[in-house]
Amino acid sequence: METQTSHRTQHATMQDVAREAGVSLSTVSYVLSGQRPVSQATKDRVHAAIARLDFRRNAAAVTLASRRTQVIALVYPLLHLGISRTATEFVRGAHARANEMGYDLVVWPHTEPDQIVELVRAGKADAILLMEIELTDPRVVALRDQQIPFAMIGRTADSDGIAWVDVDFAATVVHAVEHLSRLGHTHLGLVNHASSTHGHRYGAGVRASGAFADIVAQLGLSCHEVFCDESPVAGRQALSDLLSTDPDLTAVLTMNEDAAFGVLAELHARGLVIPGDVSVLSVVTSPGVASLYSPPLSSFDVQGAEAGAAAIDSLLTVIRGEGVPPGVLTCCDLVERGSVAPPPHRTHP
Amino acid sequence: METQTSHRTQHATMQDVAREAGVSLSTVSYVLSGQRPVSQATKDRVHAAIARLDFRRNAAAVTLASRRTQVIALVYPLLHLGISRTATEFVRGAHARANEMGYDLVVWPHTEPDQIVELVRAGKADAILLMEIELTDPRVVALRDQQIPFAMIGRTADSDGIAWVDVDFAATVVHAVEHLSRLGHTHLGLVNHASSTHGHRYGAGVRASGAFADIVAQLGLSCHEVFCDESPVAGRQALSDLLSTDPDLTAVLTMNEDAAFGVLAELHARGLVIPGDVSVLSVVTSPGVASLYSPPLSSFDVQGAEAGAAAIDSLLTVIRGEGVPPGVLTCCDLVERGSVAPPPHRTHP
DNA sequence: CTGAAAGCGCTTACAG
DNA sequence: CTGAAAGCGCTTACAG
Repeated sequence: METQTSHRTQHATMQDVAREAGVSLSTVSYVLSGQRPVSQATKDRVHAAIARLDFRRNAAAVTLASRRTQVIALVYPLLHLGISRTATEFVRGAHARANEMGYDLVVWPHTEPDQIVELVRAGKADAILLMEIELTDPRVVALRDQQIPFAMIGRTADSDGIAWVDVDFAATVVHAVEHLSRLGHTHLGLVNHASSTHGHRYGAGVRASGAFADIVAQLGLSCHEVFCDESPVAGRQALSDLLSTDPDLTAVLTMNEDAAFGVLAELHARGLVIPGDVSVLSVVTSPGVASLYSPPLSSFDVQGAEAGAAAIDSLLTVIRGEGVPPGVLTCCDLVERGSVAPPPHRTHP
Repeated sequence: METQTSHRTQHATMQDVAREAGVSLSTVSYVLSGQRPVSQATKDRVHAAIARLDFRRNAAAVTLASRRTQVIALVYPLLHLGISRTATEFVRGAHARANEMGYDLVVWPHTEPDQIVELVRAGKADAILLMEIELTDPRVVALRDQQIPFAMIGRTADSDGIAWVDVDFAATVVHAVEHLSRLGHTHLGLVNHASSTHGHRYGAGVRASGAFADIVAQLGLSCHEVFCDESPVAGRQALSDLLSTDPDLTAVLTMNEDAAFGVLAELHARGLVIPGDVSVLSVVTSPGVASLYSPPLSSFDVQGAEAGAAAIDSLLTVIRGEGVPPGVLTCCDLVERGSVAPPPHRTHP
């Protein structure tokens, strides 16, 4: 007595729902997509049938028929190094906004331009969101050549005609130096990112570097900069280098999350007290991270989630073919956590 | 003179390839899938046509027709906290093996059982790989109820009939304690994970805790354990607590990657030398992480990539309907990095 | 070794 | 406000 329909117990289709609700297949589709008006009575019957049959649309069928995947691929090339909490904030914000707008946000670890282009060409995503942008980025070239919709969190040296959201590293470094200068510090150090990532130059580090040089020259401060790998060990060495270059150092700016742990460790090891002997000010950190240090670091906090959401908004504009919105520069606000004070031997005026 | 075919420049279809190669559509499909033998001459012509037209299969169409997505969803519920390098090793290994086997490995941040079940029910993935398993895990219950193919990296208290790969935390802690004991240490501390995550109990921490209690009792050692949040600040406090509980402490076992930074910071702050005054031995860390500490920590290193690959292998067995393979316990090997030595005031026999 | 055709489960003009 | 039907781009029994 077994029939071919015996495995129908698996999944209800839209056709099953239509039958159950006594309407046509297309009506069920329109109830779900909202693409045309449906009477409330019909809607109710369809939704009841959907609930009764525990139906959900098949993603592949929707994609094939509509020619849209409703997927945004977030490419995070440094996945093998883990994801820092600050970077995660951007991802979290992008993910939330994408979901709000009816998109899935999926993370891929690809590093090669070809792999990234392939995601869209093979119909696995409608568009790409790039992170960890370098000044000259081959991924950007490939995506532009292939006319694939994409946006950047960060920006290349030439970002004309591309959608991007970036943190204003230059302005933030200027504010940070001015803040320390106002407190009376005249001998500063900057612990920056490594000067190269994957052989290209990382935009954030380069822009911070330039702004730092300008502002300290303008204020007539004695300043040194160290380009530092993303690790506590490198951070310890960086602080040692800064102190041997300038023994009168009274304040350190860190814009390297992992290295900052080492900076603090080295200060502790030398018996230097924060902020009594040396002030430490973190630049472009997420609040969660700044609180992790011991002591917690005063910081120009980045609103990563908001920036991530803004990046999705820009990307959706591009996807809709409404043109490329202007780039967005986000600012960071100083949050005091007690690691910054006037320099020790300050002569009061 | 414009025709409807003018937008054909977009993407070549399999039908286009078939025409170009002078074969049927099904032959092109079989060349690509390898599901039935095709003569070398035909293969060559098809591949040439594919190259000429720059063709790639549409993922949605393949999925719809074959009823397989060839996607494995890796659910990493703690994405909002970032991903540690050790966890990343597992992901990397799983990703590489999945690709080898013709699957995409896609990372989702879902925490709710319903969201996870939905991924498979909506046809976005064929199977689920779970990480950060708790002793009693509602996600596992939901997946089992819905008969969805899945595997765990880690394991629940009752893991009968489920595919899993886990690190042998109990054995590793035992080896670590025995190693320290052999060197002459009699007063140990263990900095464990927080005793609860999301309200449930984290398997790794609980199993390590039990093994620790057993082995120190058996060896007659004086030992204390601290359950510690995943942060350097918590780690500093943890070490303080251990030292005030037992001022004679000469060795610390850490199995909390973030807290270990704080443990080292607190030791430095107190002027205690590693390993001269206190030995520090890390348990179940990836080599990359152990080298990040200052000083680098001797560690029982986990082969995360291998474990991730093994988890994919188990999951594929389940997907193929070949039954549930037995669980796999992986061991960790001690790698000396100089942070462990005999205790300071040891009386030589 | 190869082809013709049904069908996967939806969306979306067309038509009323 | 609703329906009937074509079609999205493939896979896979059937058939030879």
